[in-house]
Parts: sequence; C-alpha cells; structure tokens
Amino acid sequence: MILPLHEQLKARVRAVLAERYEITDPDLNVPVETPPNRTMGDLGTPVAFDLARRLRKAPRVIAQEIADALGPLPGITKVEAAPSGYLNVFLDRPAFLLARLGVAGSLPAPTPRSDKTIVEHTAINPNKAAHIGHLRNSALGDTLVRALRFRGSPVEVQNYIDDTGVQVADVVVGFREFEKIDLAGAKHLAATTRFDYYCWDLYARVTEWYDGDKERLKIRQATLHDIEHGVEPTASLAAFIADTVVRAHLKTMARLNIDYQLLTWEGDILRLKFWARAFDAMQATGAVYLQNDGKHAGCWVMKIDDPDAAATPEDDDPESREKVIVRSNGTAVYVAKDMAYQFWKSGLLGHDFYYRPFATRLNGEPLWATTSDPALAVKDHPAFGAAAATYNVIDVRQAYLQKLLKQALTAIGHPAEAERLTHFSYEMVALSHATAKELGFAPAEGSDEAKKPFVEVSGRKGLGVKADDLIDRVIAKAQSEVERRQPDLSDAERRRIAEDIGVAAVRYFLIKYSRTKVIVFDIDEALSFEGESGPYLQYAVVRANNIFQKLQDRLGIDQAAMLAPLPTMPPDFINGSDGDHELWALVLEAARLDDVVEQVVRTLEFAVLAKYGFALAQMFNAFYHRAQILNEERDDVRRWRAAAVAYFRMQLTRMLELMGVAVPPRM
RNA sequence: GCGCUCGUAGCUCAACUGGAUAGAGCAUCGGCCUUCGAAGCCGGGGGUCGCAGGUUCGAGUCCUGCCGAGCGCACCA
Repeated sequence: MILPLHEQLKARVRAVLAERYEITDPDLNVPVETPPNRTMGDLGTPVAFDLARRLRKAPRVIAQEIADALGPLPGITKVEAAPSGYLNVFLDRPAFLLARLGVAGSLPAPTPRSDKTIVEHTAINPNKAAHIGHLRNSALGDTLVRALRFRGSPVEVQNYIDDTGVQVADVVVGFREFEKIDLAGAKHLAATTRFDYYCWDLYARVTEWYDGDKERLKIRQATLHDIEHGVEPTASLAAFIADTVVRAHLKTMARLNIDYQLLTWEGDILRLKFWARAFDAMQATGAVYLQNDGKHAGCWVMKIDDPDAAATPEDDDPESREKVIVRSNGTAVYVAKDMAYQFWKSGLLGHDFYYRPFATRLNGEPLWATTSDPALAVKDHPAFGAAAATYNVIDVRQAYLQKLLKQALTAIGHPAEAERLTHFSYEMVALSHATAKELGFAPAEGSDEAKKPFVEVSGRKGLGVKADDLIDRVIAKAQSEVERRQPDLSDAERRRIAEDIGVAAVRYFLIKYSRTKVIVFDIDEALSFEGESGPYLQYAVVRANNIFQKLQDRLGIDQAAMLAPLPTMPPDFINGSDGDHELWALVLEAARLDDVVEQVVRTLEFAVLAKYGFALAQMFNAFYHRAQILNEERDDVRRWRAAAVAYFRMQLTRMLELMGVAVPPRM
C-alpha cells in the first residue's frame, strides 16, 4: 500500500512550490511515478519539467532546489535530483515493510467513502444459455464491483432482466409453434433437461424460421404484445422461461464467483408504470416535446444536442437532431424504459419497486428481485436504488443509447447525476476462424463472413461458445494436470483444486485484454495455463505459501515467529548494501496494489490489474529461484527474505480476490 | 455519409493522467530438476511503433490529413 506516501509527497512538493516559487495553481499536477529501477529511487516525479519554461531554469536545477527545500519526511530517507531532471525519493525500507506486515509501526487508516454506487452488469436476455460474450461483461462487472469495494465504496450490484423483450417472445413462439409445448410441458422439460441449452437451440431455429417467411414475424408481434399485457397463457409461459433461464445464468456465474444483490425485472418497470413517471418528468422539464411536423409528426421526441450522435444517415435534416421517445401510436420505444430505470437508479423517479427474495447469494445472504405484485412483496428488505453514482456495464454497441440516457438526465435538470453516470463500455468477443471451424461454424469459402478477420458470436444463430461448456473444458484440462501432479490427493480435493484453477484461467483471460479491443477467442489460448495466465499467478502464491508450510513442518516456526525479530536485526540485506535490490524491488512492487486499483477504477482498464498481477508473480518467481529461505544459513538474510515473501503472498492473494480467484492449497 | 474504436516483434498483446533504455506471453534457438514444486527459471535471435506532416525540452501516447480493419447511427429490442 503505497498511496498514502504518494499523497504525502505530493502535498510536501506543493508546499515547497508555494513557499519557494509562489506557485499555487490548484490544478497543478504533481505526478508520482515509479522510477525504472531501484538504484534510481523508489518514487519519482517529473514536476520540474513542467516548471522549466515558467521559471526559466533547467529541470535539473529546479529538481535540486526542490530537493534541498523538502526537508525531512517520515518514511523517506533521501531525496535526489537526477541528472535527467527527475526528482527521486528513497524510502525507509525496513520501516516500510515491517509496518505493512504489522510487525512494527503502523499505517494510517484508510478514509472511508460513503457515496453509494450502483453497478449493473450481466443483463443477459433470459431466453438461452450464456456464452463467452456475456462472460466478458460479467467478469469485467464483477471485478469493477470488487475494485470499488477494495477502495471502500459501498456498492450495490444489479443484474437487469429483460423478461418482456422479443428474445423471450421468440422462444415462446418456438415452444408453441414447433414443439407444441405448454406451461406444464415446459416445467417437465426444465426438470429433465438442460433447459438453457434447449432454449439455445430452439431460439436459433425460430430465427431461421422467421427468415423463411416474413409473415411469421406477425406471430412474434402478437406474442410480444401478450407478454407485455399479461395475456394468458402466453404470459405465464414466458415468465416461466425467463425465471428458469435466469436461474441457470445465476448458476453459471456462481461457478466463476460472480453474484448480485438485486435482479431488476423489466416486466416490473412496465407494470409499475415507471415510464409514465419518467415521461411526466420529461414533459414537465421540456426534455421531450410533441413534434407536429415532418417525419416525426405525432411523436414525442428528445433533442439530440450532441452532433456526434446523429440519429439518421441523412445529415443536416432537422429530424436527425431528434430522437423519437414515444411513437405516434402512443407506445414508448425501448430506450424509454432504460430512462425510467436510470432515473430510479439515480434516485430521481420518486417511485419504487416491491421486493421479494429470489435466491441465495454466494455469501449466504438473500438475493433480492424486484416485483410488481404486492402479494409477493416482503417489507423488510435493504434499500435499493437512489445511488450517487452509476456504472452501466454494457458493450460498445450500446454506446449511442447510453449517451441518450445521460442526455435525458441532463435534460430533466440533473447534469450532476448525468456526470456520475458511467457507461463502462467494452468491445465484443468474436471467434477465431480456427475455433469457429472446430465448433462446426466455418463460414462458406469466399463468403463475406470468411473474409472477415474473425467470426462474430451470435445468439440468434446459435453461433458461439456456451459459458458452461468453456468452463467445463477448462476445468477438465486443469483436472488432468492436477491428477498428474497430485496423485496422493483424493478425487474430491483434486476436483476442488481444478475448479479454482479453471476459474483463474477463464477470468484472467477475460480481463487481460484492453476493453477497447475485440477479443478474438481462441480455445487453445484460453486453455493455456502457461505464461501470462491466471494459473501462473496462483502458482506463484502456492509456492510462496509452501515455503511457510515447510517452515512450519520442518522447524515448527510460523510466519509471526519468523518475522518478530526483524525490527532489531541489521537492515543491510533489505537495504541492498551489497548492490542487490531484488528483494526490495519485490516488496515495493507488491505495495503498488492500491495505486493500481486506483488507476483501474479511474480508467476502467482492468487489463492493467491483470498485467500488474502477472508482473508481480514474475518478479516473485525470479526471486524464488535465486533466493533460498529454508536453506539460507544467515539468519538476517533468511528473515528479510521471508518478510518479503510474506508481503508478496498477502498482496497477490488480495489481487486475485479482486478478480474473484481463490488460491488452491496445492496445484 | 457522419461518429466511435483499433493498427506496436512471425502470432496475441503491454507501455502507468506526454517522460528515463518500447516490454511481456506464445512460437523459435540454447541452457537449468540430488537445493523451498520445471504450471517454473536463465539466456539468444526477432521492431521504419500503419503512412505523412505538426505541437513540445521530450511523442508509441496529443493535433491534422491519408491508408486499412471493426462497430454504431430506426416510430427494432
């Protein structure tokens, strides 16, 4: 944990700039970085470069003047102006490490944050099994939740369930038209088959069927109408399908240690007339108005004030500057429901759901769901909604709609809330041609599809890798590796370990790419446990844990006993008096976790977290090979090394928790 | 047509809000299991950072133009 030191250094440098140069701009940045290596320093700032022109002095000279004026700082032993112009500082290494291990000294308590934050992620249409594209959303969303909590923010995780959309309607059509299955039949099916897999295939067949004769789309429209208006028996069948598939999704996500606090159902938003409330607010503030002329005559429209978001291909016509919100027949478009939902999230709707317990969370607490039925409502529930900040985790293809949401908030007079709404956007997952071929989805030679750099995943076509299939394959691979290496363990133990490894492999794979990059999914790459992979990180911690296990087994010494004498031992070894700073480098890198989490939350770039964990594990592995502990005879050296390893394993374990990954006892 | 994103080693990707010598994994070549676990470590080869200008003490990073790829732009959801 290094951020408190950053803050202290920044504050002191600012004070010096004010005293010595009378520079007090509040927005003057004092960036704190980590120099390339430990002989140059532990923290550094290029602040002198910014001031060079202003002060008409060389950066080197300015850095030196600041260094001279800084005075003594707690935890810092030396400040140095590098020839390059950087201002570098050196930390009190023994004090730094021992405080973080709780052996000696103390750390400042972190300042708690109080602003409630809602994170919405997953939101899979409840009409088929989850696939790898959905998994990217959930992995990013869940890691965001964990990162926010790590830094002390209270978070509410929601999963939006579109139970009244066309996708569910399509599967209902399949049940009726192809299978002649009613509600009782569907219940029987759910009890005897993989229901979400069954729906996966059925959905693809329905899509194909529509393509055969466009007249059939009328059946979809009628079905959708019946679902929205609660017309039986369609409504009950649709509700059963959605409920069953949602429960399957929850199971799939639970395998990856992903869960939620609240499921918000679109049907409840409809039945509780959230849109009517939102519409009132939008009319009252002039956010929407009735268009009398042109092609949007008779529609309620919202002005699009961002020229980036032109609504139609024809530019320069006035209609392209407005978005239809309510059609001329009086029905609201899709995004209208999202607006109502967003108003509720931001605490601006003045109306609430009823709530019912739906399932049990991973931690044993109830998972709540919204309901519109007072008979099902449970009074004693946590307060939901009305957050100070919102993150909507949803892929980049929805960027336009998310922009409209933000604009709607501004339009009803709440620019601050709009500012605190973040579209966490990420690119989609596609299949490599090799993997698509392996799955039997090779596009026809010479077709447009075949010329593309990748094959697009499509739930509509049933083209994709199902999440559970992927997880099964990864775990099976891990299982065979564990069986080879751990013959003395029981089957159950090996299974547990294989599951931990599988989760690590899948989750690491899903966050290691920048969110702006399309993941071209390749099955062999996802199944790799070598090099930059989740299991590599786990393996490093397992080895570190083993050292302490062996200390206990062979010598009867636990970690506390090993580290207790360090405050009175010579610090030469951690100080690198012999010119070797490898041990200290490992400690300092391990301490950067809070800095990395801060950066990750600021930029929503979780690849940075993944890379950090990997680099840290790499440093440890190198150290591990060079520096023995059990066989080291010099007592001080042995204990300093043990301290470094103790801190490393603590920090990398925490990093793995941030991506929902556990460390197995062996692997 | 307009907008957003991407283009870095043979392949897949990094490069912290413009900073110190552009780094990893895979692949390839060569070493290391009688020392805390080889899912590992050490080393070699491999780069006009798409192209051309510009801003800056400093550009892979910012600006402009061009080339190539992907996505989005409905009274669909």
